[in-house]
Amino acid sequence: MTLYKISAFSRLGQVSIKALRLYDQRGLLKPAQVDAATGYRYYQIEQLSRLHRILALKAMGLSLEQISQLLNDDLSLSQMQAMLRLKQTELQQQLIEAQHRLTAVNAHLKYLQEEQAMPDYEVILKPVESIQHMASIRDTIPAYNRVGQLFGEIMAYLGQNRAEPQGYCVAIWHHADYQESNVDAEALIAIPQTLQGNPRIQIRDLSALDLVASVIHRGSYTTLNQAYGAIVKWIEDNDYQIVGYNRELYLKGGAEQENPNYVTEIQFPIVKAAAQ
Amino acid sequence: MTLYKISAFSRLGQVSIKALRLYDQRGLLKPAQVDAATGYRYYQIEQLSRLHRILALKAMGLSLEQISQLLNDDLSLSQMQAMLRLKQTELQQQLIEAQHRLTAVNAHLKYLQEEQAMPDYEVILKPVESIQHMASIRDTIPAYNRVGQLFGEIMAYLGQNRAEPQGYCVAIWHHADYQESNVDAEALIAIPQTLQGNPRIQIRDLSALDLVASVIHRGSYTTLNQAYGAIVKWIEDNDYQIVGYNRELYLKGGAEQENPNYVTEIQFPIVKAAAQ
DNA sequence: CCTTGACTCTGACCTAGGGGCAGAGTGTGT
DNA sequence: ACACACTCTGCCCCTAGGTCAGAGTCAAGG
Repeated sequence: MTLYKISAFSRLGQVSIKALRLYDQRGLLKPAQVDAATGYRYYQIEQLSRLHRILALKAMGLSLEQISQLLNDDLSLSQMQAMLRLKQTELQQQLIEAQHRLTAVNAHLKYLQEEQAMPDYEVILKPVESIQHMASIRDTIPAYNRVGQLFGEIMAYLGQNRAEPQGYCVAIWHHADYQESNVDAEALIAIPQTLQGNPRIQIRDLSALDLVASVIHRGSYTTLNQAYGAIVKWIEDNDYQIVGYNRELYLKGGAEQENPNYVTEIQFPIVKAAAQ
Repeated sequence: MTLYKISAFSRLGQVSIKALRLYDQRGLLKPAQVDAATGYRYYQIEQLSRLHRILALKAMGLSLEQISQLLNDDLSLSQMQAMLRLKQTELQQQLIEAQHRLTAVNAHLKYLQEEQAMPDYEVILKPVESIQHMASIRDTIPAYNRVGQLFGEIMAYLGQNRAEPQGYCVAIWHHADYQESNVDAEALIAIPQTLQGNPRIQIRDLSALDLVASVIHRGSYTTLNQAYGAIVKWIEDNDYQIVGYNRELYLKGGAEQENPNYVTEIQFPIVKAAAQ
């Protein structure tokens, strides 16, 4: 009955000494014998098969905790299957995430290559929550920049009813592409629960979106088209598809005429385009 | 100039408060203002764009450390490209690893499904190092189990020269498939540097292998075929290809006739099969 | 028997990106 | 004045070990 000291066993099993000590501590692989006086660990060659089992499970991405359960509490077949199926979906998720990251890096590299400059806009993905109880006017207006008048109407109505706007203003453009004129626009402002609408001003909720691409634009609205260009290019380069109408959130408005430092967020609802 | 407290800003940016505090500490995103007396952090809406930049870079998998360099030391274009290319290859590596893990899980699930039992053998992948200075006899023998005679010859030679074997015995089968007879077998034992060979016994080094699939078999050699079946099936199920002759390592031999508890490792040199 | 060099032990601290909690202090509305 | 929501710092926790430091041990040679 040959016994191996930890470094010999670690060479046999291609595992670091530290890992063996950890597996001992976690109860995954106890040495065949431990010298009570010195604490030296002694392993038998037969324990290689258990070590192999541990390494095989680890190669599938299971945690030491899970491996410990599998080896010690010897789970039933169905429990084992359940654990593996869980790990399966987890790994699939990881795969998808890694691919997304990779496309994002590739798109960024492509941008740097083409433009020879740092990007002015960073696109991020996020879900957005619904916003309850917003006052809304939807109308066809002659140009995008006339949406201010709709907001003016809502603000006037709020003033009449001595109500304060709750949070920022949102605009929705109800068509997919750029319109020279006759823009189907909707202006929304969150209001207190108590306020009622009228025929012109509807009270409605803004729906949540599972996934939007978002950019932040700083400065005058006249340069907003640059932000639009950037986000649309990003969406294409990263293989997403637009699935709805885009929103503008006026995070910081104001009345400064010269050198305005407005902050505007543009959101496009999207989904990942199906893989080829 | 509206200032936002940390929770308001965290809602705006869809980031946890804890993360904002961390970004402050790491110098990624300092609040516009910090109350010297209370330590309260106050953010401006304009800082959302910097936060967006951070989140976009994080979505590509960059570390906070790297993001900090990018944002603060504003690296040159080529440095940025270098960093991204590094991340690109890293992500590709991660993708491959996740795919391997997934195939392993799928193969395991398939096994459980088909056999309705826990696997008797766990296959692991590893590189093996070369072994220097081994005494070798290669010969054609009538059957696999006659390789013991070759080892006997080597051991006799060692005994004549008063040399101790260094480590375990290895056998190599020099053909790809199962042979009923006329087995081209090689037996090797590591020996001291000083010992010379003779016409029958060659001294040679056992080459290293980049990647082998390995199983540990415990018990009599008569059941070794089960281990072979398991490892070959695993290699197929996991889309690997055998690229050379397999080795048997007799980790624990012995002379017990009844109930032998030998430990044998089987190694197949393999490569990942090309993706479809 | 003693020394020497190679091993081994425990324990503490480190990694990335926060999560969770304790205890103390603050801001705001009624 | 009180209540309640919010914020601060600081500490410990997570994976799967890596990397010391300091102390103890094994085996071989003189």
